[in-house]
Amino acid sequence: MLPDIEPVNRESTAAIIARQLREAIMTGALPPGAQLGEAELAARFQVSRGPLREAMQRLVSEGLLRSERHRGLFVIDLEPGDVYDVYAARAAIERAAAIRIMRGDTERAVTELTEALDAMVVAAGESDQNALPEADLRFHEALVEASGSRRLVRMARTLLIETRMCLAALQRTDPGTEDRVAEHTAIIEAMKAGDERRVLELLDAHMEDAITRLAPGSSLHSGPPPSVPADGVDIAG
Amino acid sequence: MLPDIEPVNRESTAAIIARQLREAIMTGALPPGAQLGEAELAARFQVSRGPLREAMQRLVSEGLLRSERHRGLFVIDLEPGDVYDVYAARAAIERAAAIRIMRGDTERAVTELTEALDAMVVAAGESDQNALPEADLRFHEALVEASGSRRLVRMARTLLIETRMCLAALQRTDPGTEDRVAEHTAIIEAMKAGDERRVLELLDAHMEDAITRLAPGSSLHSGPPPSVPADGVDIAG
DNA sequence: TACGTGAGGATTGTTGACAATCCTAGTAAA
DNA sequence: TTTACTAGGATTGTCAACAATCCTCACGTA
Repeated sequence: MLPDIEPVNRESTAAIIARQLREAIMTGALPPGAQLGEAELAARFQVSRGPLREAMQRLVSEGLLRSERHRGLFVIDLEPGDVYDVYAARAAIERAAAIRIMRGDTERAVTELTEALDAMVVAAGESDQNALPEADLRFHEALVEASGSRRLVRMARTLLIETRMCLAALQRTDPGTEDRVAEHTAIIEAMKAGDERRVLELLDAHMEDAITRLAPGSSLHSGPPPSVPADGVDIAG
Repeated sequence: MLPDIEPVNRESTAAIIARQLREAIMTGALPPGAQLGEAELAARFQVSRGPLREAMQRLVSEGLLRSERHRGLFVIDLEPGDVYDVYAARAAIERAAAIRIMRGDTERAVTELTEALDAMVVAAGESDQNALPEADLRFHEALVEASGSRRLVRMARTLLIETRMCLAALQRTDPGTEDRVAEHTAIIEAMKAGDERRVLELLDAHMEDAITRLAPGSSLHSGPPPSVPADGVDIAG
């Protein structure tokens, strides 16, 4: 009946623009280090620079943009330690989400995670090389959302964007398609069994696998990689 | 010699204002639910509404402010589940920080944490009722900072502000002064001993203690409290 | 060649004004 | 008494113009 009326409680212009900017960073349309020219972007969004600047300030506080006074706003560029940092933070957040799932509405979470897993299997069969990693991350997103924690969701959103930035910068060759599906499946199974300890073990191993695949030198278990105080290095290459 | 020149690389106006707004929320000068009138605040900061709005958008993306279109920006008000949510998220972040400390520069962390602990002992002797809880939170802040993770630090900063909001709303009677000092001491000792497992156990118990003290019904171990879908309830009482 | 200097243009930072929406009384009718 | 309606004022959303800073590049000098 009600054709979901739109202007009711419409979100702020800054929120809409911020979402699109995140999308652009995520997809690589705005690559690391890129400057966000205000005039050009404002024209593209068909707003004045005011609302655009408000939106950009949101991304600054999320750590996706870096601000240089009188110079402009830039997409952060990932330095060597950032891959480890992102994955370690994700491991913490997703662990907390898993704990809340096991101590909360586990059944509902299993349903939603199974859906995400199915989507992953479908994506594995598609020709689009990007479909599987994307479905993979959506599974992790679903995991955190199923926790029901507003704060975990907020933090995970940013971390997942940064994960996509890492993947793009490192040009993941993407081995082990089967592995990841299997690991996700095992996690869901352990949830069904109500075995919290095993869920956490599997999740930890899964995150460890992920960072090992991505940055062969790093490991969540052996600690952060030695800080390389080189100047102006990024992870591309 | 160089009297730390200031205008070099001065941070943006939005960043400065945002920090002061966080401070005001933290101290309760801007209590939960309060509206942030743009005209009044802009006059107080002696800037126009533009930079002020940019600063406020930062706090929106941090979850400290909530935006209602054409109505204004308000400090979030804490609902019953939020106390649990904040402490569960903090437990996750601080656990990750502890792990990184144990697998990184443990010695340096112990030094800094010992300083924070000493400050706590001093604060315990002061007449200011607020000194001890403040020193307590600074210890936890130091813990996360010692992890060296930019992302953990960013997330913890917001969570610690929300913790202060919870404390203020619940008017903590603040029992167990000795307990908390002892628990922090034990954590540092375990760090010195290089016993990661014990550090994590102690930290978990410490966070569990904290939430039990604050919201007797809640527990990090038994899961989130049942959601009370009442309308417009906050935790003050 | 290397380096300092100084227009000129382009970009960011800030402001005040205007448009759109919301809140509040006050009035009138059922 | 309650409800509906309507100015009027106050607040937020948006914009275009101005000020301040930065970048570029040509020019001149050692």
